[in-house]
Amino acid sequence: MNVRTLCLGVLTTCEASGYEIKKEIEEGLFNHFIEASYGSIYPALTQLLAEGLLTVRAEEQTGKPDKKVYAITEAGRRALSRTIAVVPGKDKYKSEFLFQMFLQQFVATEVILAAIDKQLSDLRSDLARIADCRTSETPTPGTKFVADYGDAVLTASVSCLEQKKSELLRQISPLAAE
Amino acid sequence: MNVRTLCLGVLTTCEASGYEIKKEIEEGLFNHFIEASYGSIYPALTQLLAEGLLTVRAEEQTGKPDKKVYAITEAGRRALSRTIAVVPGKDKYKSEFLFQMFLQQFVATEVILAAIDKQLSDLRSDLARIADCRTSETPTPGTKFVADYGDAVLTASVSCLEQKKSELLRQISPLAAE
DNA sequence: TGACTATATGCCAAAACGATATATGTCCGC
DNA sequence: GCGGACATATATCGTTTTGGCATATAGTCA
Repeated sequence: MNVRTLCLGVLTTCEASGYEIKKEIEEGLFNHFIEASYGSIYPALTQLLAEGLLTVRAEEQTGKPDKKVYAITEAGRRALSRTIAVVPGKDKYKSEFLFQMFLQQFVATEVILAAIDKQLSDLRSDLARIADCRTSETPTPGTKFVADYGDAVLTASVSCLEQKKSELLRQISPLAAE
Repeated sequence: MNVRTLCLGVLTTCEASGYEIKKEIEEGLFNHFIEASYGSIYPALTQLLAEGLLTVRAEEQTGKPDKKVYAITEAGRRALSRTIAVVPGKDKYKSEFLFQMFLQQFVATEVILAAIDKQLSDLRSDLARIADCRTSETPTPGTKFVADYGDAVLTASVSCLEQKKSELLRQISPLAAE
């Protein structure tokens, strides 16, 4: 899926500037399964605007630069519908963490433990964000689906890691497992 | 993590050509958390070779083009150790499937069900691959860790999706849930 | 005051993707 | 027995995406 489709999708929930789209991706439910940088969002918006799938409205702001607020058009909604009507491609998961764990024989145990702790805190902050979104975002079937799926996956990851961690601690210091 | 590090990591397990590295990523345990294309693997190998982190050996083959078999050097092993000794960055997960589920109000129910079935079959084939690797690959602490983690995550995804699917089926046809 | 964060857009080099080209052998079905 | 699909093997190339930097203003915190 390209960034163009992503922008259209975000703009179905509300009007937004490029900056706000990025924020939405970082802080909203999207965070769990979407990533995009400014370097791809702004060009995508310009392109979509030229194709008539979006409209802009300049919003004056005291102090800050003018905000360009984008809104999806009817044509945009139709284009989005066409795009998401096809059965999607396979999920992509990239994990430096698992790569490191795979090669753990080449790394000191303290580094392994630090990496596990970092992973655990990442997973827990994702879980917390999802919990937040459940209360703050408009509940639609879509948001519930995504939140439930995220919860299931992240919760399983956390309990697996906790178990792995305690195994490791038992190995290096059999009497003082955390 | 860049493709250079990835190649070094794969080459710690065995010597391989660019083609075989790609196969290893597609069919081995790496598949679950790593992706890379030929367009990035071949340039990375050339670069690593020039830096003395790898050696090549041309292997003649009848009919097929000669195979360039790469092997990691001591310098390569040291470089890899340095790279993976730092606590890794956050996991990246991109899912067109969840994007579609998020926007399910704009899509026909049959498409949703087809997408769920496709996702389920993807997840199940990943689980099967992990089970395969458990029996075929050399068991190291790293492979066990990665296989267990993958199992946990994928199993949770499958059961969440199965539940979601039966909910959906009950909604559209209350008496004939699959 | 100096460092940092937030808002807001945009550019650019480097990385990576994904498709295609090329060449050959094998295996399967019709 | 012949065509088509697939596996082996390497490499290129246009396009997309990333991630860092530049720019500008204003508020916060030490």
